[in-house]
Amino acid sequence: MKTQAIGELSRKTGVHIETIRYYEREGILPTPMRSAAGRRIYSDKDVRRLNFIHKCRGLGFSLKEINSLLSLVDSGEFTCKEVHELTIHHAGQITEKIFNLKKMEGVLQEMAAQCNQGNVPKCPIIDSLFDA
Amino acid sequence: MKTQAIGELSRKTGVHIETIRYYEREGILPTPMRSAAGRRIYSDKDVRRLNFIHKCRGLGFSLKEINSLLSLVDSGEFTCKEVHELTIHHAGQITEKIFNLKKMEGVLQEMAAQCNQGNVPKCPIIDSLFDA
DNA sequence: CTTGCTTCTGTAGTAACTACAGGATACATA
DNA sequence: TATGTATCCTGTAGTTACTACAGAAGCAAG
Repeated sequence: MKTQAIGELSRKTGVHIETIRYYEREGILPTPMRSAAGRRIYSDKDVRRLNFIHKCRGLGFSLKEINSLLSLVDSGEFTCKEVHELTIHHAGQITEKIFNLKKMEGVLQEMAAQCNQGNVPKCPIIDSLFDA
Repeated sequence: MKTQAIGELSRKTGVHIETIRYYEREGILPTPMRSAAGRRIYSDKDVRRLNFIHKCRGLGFSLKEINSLLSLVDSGEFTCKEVHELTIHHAGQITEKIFNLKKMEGVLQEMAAQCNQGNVPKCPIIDSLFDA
């Protein structure tokens, strides 16, 4: 399938139609081609871009940060130094997020294991996690 | 230090004073003790809880989801089965987040490495990442 | 006792959606 | 070809999760 309407883009990505139009207004998605009757037409490139945006949002990045990540992709007007700095900055953020999620994952799995043995666990999340 | 005012809690956690009061209104933080003059007094338990909430927000969890995570900690009114189900659900979410972040991390590190060699990288994020 | 900092309540503004309303368009089928 | 239903359009208003003030009161040091 080559092109698609907004509804199919929404179905493929799990992003609401209204949100897609909102992203367009905000300049995060490019203004798409229109059909003769004025309907938005999207390509598979848009599907990939929107998937990327959607997952980033779910990972706690702001639209501003996502724009900055996407700028790495969109443009050749960046110097290598700028790309490098942005990349390192984002990579640092990401490493920290992974670290925190792994901590949570470990605690939750431990709790689930305790439950399997029939004990209501004395939940250790707050006491063992995120003290600073 | 045993107890503290809202300003110190804010400094320790990096959460704005207004946001702390907002969390109290929304029932995510318990209503704290008050001084004779009516000022909020917090304990180190509150520091830990707020740190947890703050990090969760940064990882893309909604306040509703955080409440559900905290319910694992707060209450003895849950059956083992309920705790287990909630735990498994959240652990699944977390594993997926880690998976996506690791993908991003890999791509960004590759880009940074290319930059180090003096090439502006033909950024592969969208093409290699998040196709579904 | 005054000067400066912190806290209080309350309201209003912002970011990122989300949910209609009211109307046009597309498309399958009788 | 008529018609019903699904999809799309623009525009506006509501929601979530903050964020920023205004104006008053408390507290701590000199």
